[in-house]
Parts: sequence; structure tokens; C-alpha cells
Amino acid sequence: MECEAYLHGDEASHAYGGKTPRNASMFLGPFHAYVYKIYGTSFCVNVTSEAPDVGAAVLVRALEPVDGLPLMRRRRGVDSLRELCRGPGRLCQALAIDLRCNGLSLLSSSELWLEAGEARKRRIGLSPRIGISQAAHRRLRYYEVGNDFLSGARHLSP
DNA sequence: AAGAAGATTCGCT
DNA sequence: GCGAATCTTCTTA
Repeated sequence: MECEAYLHGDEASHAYGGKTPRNASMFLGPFHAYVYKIYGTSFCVNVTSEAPDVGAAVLVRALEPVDGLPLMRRRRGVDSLRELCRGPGRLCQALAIDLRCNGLSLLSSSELWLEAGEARKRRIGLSPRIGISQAAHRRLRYYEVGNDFLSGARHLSP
């Protein structure tokens, strides 16, 4: 998995300017889904990470496909395993995540939830976030070193 | 009230 | 590599 943190007081965060109709689910308290449409075409999913009324979330940028491969291939219209969930918009399409999922509690929803993955040794790398211009120097992107299912061209140092 | 930019992806060159 | 698709927000008039 690959993700990026968007913190309280972070210029690059959608919550930086306060609560709006679009980012309202960033303020629901931890472990809620914040889903938004980007460039009118793709969806991105975040997991909220702070107490209620504090706008912060973690953007899921890529996943390693494990289960439900035929269904995800059908939704994506792509055969390549590597391209199924590589990128925030792509993984939303593969998992059928859209605005209906916005605001769901990941602890109590039967639509969208988190599960523990395979137990294995992982090295977590840090790098600057991808695709932003504000606060672009901050190393708030987290990824599994050596994993083949990462977005972005650059896999920087751990 | 209108226009530009954005946590993107896809298709064409 | 470049541009289109097309929605929300922020800036400018």
C-alpha cells in the first residue's frame, strides 16, 4: 500500500481553508472515508485521521491487488495486474468507490472497511507527496520499499 | 459572474 | 510527452 498524509494546518490539504461541502467528511473523526472527484473524471479515497472537527486524512494512492481480481479487472477494463490499483483514481475504480462512500465509517460500514493484510516484513519508505505544488517538500508519502504496485515514477530513499 | 487550478487518467503523437 | 475530460473551490471583476 502507498499513501500520503494531509495534516491539520497543511497548505496542501483540502481542509486547509476550513470546512466546505466537499471536504466535510474530513472533519468526522478518525476512520471515516473522505471521497472526492478530481478533474471531473476520477475519484480519490482518504481515511480520516484526526479527532472530530480537525480536518486531516490519509490519501490512499495505490494498493497491491490481492482478492477479487476478476471483478477488479472487469471494473477497470484492464488486464494488467500492475495497473489495477496503481494510482488513487484507478484503485477507486477497481473497488467501485465513488461519492456514495463519502462519509462512511470504516469501522461500522458494510460497504467499505479495512482489514489486516498478510503478515510479512515491510520496510516503509518516505518521500515527498506526488502531484501537489503546495508544501511539496514535505515527506509525507509512505510506501512499502520494493513493492511493485506503487504510483508515481520515483521511488525514493527510505 | 467568469475563469483558472487541482491530491488524475487515458489516448494519441 | 501533450492535451482532453469535466467538477469544486478559490481568485478576480
